[in-house]
Amino acid sequence: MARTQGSHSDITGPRVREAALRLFAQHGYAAVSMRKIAGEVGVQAGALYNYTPDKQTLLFDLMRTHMEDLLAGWDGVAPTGAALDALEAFTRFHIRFNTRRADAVFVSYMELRNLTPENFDIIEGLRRDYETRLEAILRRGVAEGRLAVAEPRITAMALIAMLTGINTWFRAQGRLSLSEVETLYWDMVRRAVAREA
Amino acid sequence: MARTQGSHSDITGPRVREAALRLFAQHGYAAVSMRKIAGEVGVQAGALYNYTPDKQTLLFDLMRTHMEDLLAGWDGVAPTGAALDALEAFTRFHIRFNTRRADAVFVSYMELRNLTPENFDIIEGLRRDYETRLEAILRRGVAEGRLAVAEPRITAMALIAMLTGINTWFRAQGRLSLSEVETLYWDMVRRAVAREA
DNA sequence: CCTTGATCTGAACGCGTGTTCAGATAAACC
DNA sequence: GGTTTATCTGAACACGCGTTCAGATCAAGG
Repeated sequence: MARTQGSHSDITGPRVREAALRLFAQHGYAAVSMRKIAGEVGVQAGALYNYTPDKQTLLFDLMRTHMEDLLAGWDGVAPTGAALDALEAFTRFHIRFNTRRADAVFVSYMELRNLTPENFDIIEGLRRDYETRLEAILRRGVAEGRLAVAEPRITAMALIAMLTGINTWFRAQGRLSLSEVETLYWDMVRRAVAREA
Repeated sequence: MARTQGSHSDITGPRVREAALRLFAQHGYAAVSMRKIAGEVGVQAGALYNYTPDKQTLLFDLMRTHMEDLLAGWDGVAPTGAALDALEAFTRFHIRFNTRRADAVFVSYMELRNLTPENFDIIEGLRRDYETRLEAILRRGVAEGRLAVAEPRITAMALIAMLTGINTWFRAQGRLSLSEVETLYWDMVRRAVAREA
C-alpha cells in the first residue's frame, strides 16, 4: 500500500520538517533516527529521502530557514528613527520572535556542532549578521549621545544572550504575559546601555 | 596484555572523566560512543565499566560534580557585606569560574535532555540553588535601597544567561583579558539593576 | 615467593543506524 | 480509460552501538 489519499509532497514535506524540528529539539539530532521521524509522519523511513538528500541536510535546512526567517523578520519591522527606539523595537521583536519558535531557536543553537564545517560556516554567518544588526543600533546610539557602550559588539552578544535566555523559563500560560516580559527586559536593556543622566 | 605499568584506578578514573567531558562537549552525548571514550584513554571499552555503571551515570556524575563545584566555589568566596559588593563579587566569580570550565558548563546545559527524569530533577535543583543565591543578593539590594529590581527571580536568570553567554565567544588568547571582560560585564550588570540616582 | 585481587582485554550478544532501491500503488493527465 | 509519474513500501546492506563476561595480566601483601 502506497500513496494513501491526501498524501502529497505538499503535505508530507512540511510534516517531515515539523516532526524533525520537534524531535531534534526534544532529544537532540544524534538521538533521533530517521525511522522515528518517519514514524511521527506516518511513513516508512525510505520515504523521507523524497524530501531531503540526507539527515544532515534536513538539520541544516531547518537551521538555515530559521536564521533567514529571523533576519527577514527583523528587517521587516526595523524602524529607521532614533537608536533608542530601534533598540526597544529590537528587544521586543527578539523576545516575540524567539518565544514563538522555541524549538527552532533551541536546535539552531544546540546542534551547531552536528553541522559539517561548510554548513556551520553558513549558519554562523547568518548569526553574525543578526548580531551586527544590533551592534549597528548600539553604535548609532553612541553617535547620537544617547547610549554609553564601550564595546558594541560584545554588548550586542551579551544582550542577545540575555534575551534568548527567556526561552529557558518562559511559558505562554505562566504568570507573566509576553508583553509584561517584553517590558521587563526592555527596562533592563535600556538601563544597561543608556547614557546615565 | 592487561594492566600496564602505572595503570591504576587513580589514574584511569580521572582520565575517563576528562575524556568523556571533552568528547561530550565537542560532539554531544549521543554522538560519543563508549569505544571512542575508551580510545582516548587508551583502553578497551569494557574497562570503562570499572569506573561507571553505565554511560548515563557517567554523564550525570560529570554534571552533578560541575554544579556542586560551582555552588561550593561561590559559597567559598561570597562576601557578607553590602549587596552591591556581593553582586560585583558574584559577577566576577561567575565569569571566572565558567570561562575556565567551558566544557563542563556546555555539557551541563546542553545535555540536560539526555538525563533520566530523576537525574534531571537533581541537576535542575542545583541550578535553581545557584539562581537563588543571586536572587537573594538582588532582594537584599532592593531592601537596602540600592537596587531597583521588579522581578528578582527573572532578573537573576537574565543576568546569569548574559554572563554565561561569554563562553560562546571568549578566548583566553583574545583581544580582551579576563579581567577586562569582568569589568565590562560588571558595568552592564550594575547599570541594569542599580537604582538610578 | 606465592597468593590475592584489582584491572584490563577481546570476543560476543542483540539491536538500531543511515541509506539504497526494486517494485507496488494511486492520483493526475491526455 | 489507459498511461504516466510522483510517492511510498519493505527488505536489504554494512556497520556501530551499550553492555557483559570469562580469562589474562601484574602490582601489592603476607
